[in-house]
Amino acid sequence: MAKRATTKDKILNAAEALFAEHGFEQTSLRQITALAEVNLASVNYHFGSKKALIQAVMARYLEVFMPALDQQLAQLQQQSLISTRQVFDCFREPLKQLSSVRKGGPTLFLSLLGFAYAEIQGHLRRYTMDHFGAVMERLLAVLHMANPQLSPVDMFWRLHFVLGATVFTQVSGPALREIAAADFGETVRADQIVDKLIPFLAGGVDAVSPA
Amino acid sequence: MAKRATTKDKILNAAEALFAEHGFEQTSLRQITALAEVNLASVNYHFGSKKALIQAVMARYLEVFMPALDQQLAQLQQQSLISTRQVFDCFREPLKQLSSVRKGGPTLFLSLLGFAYAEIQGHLRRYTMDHFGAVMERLLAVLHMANPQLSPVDMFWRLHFVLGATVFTQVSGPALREIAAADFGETVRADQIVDKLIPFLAGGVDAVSPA
DNA sequence: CATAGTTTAAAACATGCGTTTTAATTTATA
DNA sequence: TATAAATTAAAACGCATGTTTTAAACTATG
Repeated sequence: MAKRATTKDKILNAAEALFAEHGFEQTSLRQITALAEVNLASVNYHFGSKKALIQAVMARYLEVFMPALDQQLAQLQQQSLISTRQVFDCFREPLKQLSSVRKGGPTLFLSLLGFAYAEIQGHLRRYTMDHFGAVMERLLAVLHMANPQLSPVDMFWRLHFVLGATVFTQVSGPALREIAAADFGETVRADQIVDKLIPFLAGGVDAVSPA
Repeated sequence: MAKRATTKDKILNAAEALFAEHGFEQTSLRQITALAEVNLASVNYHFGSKKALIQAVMARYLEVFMPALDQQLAQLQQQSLISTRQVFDCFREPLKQLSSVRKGGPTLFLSLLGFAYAEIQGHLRRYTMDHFGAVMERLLAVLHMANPQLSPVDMFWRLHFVLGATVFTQVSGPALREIAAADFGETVRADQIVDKLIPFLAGGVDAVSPA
């Protein structure tokens, strides 16, 4: 049956590729429509605005990722003893499953998420909270189970340190991988960065608070 | 003697305030000259370009901060046993000294640095490396002394995780402090975030590597 | 087949940006 | 004080952006 790619899908795919590489603000509608080989005005016809297009691009991934993450967290939540490391490991499987959305999906999604958070777009933050606020709450709950000694406000800050390190690594991932390859002769696949990141994050969250 | 503020200084001060609040790209020359109450063209007359203005704003802080940091690192370098925590504590005093540049200097500088790194501006990266590359090398050397078990490439990645967490915290600092105050009723001064950040960073860098 | 509805196409619009140009004005120098 | 230089002022330039408009082309339906 495979019908030809619709204009709407061509736009989504081109936008996703460019957004993941250069960020949302840095990508113009003209770049997107040129890559998609469609007319400029069709973006506003199909999506209404650039903001709505950004949300549509993110939604394709979030709708797969968030329920999967929620399930992992819920499963972990049933245990009585939880480590921070286990919490972060909950992200591994949902991330891998994004390969079913698209080849290279996990990396693309993390890049998009990085830019989304980096260019603090109010409308995306709102969208995420409206649709997946429950998942975020469960994440905080599980993290608190893993670190009952941390006060809620300290956990709040550390969770944002975690977000910062993660987001930033993804946004500057390609550049950093180039430098690493040049300086250390060690090629690092995009998905391997997560393996290096998770121990760092867990160590940071578990660190003893200062007097 | 105190002569009136020159146009050049009025531009620098206005630019600094706006850059620290909204970032470099998000701040237009028209906003700057409006706040400074000077003519738009005077920016290009005194500085040549927006890029050069950005560098001039950063230079006022870097010229104070970098030598002070270098001195702290050099002092630590003489010890035989060095902890990661000690390395990050080296940033405290140089940061405090920026209060002499301006009231709120430490916070302003960290915000500027955050945006500078976030909006990966090649010209700023080049400027920093050209002028203060030796300091960065010393930092890496001291960090390696504190963590000889970490391979250079692993240290490279962890250092960038550190940068990511730091930068991001500063860029979204005001927003996060608002949320923290609203959700936990705990007001956090901008400079206190560093106190929460440093243990996290040290814990992350010291974390044991995965098999 | 004819026609109503959907989609694509091309062009223009309105806005904001960094920068440049030209002229007026202030400041310093001899 | 007369003159040259430095600075400020006002306007326009050239370009890129997201969005809107108007007309043409396609597609499905009766």
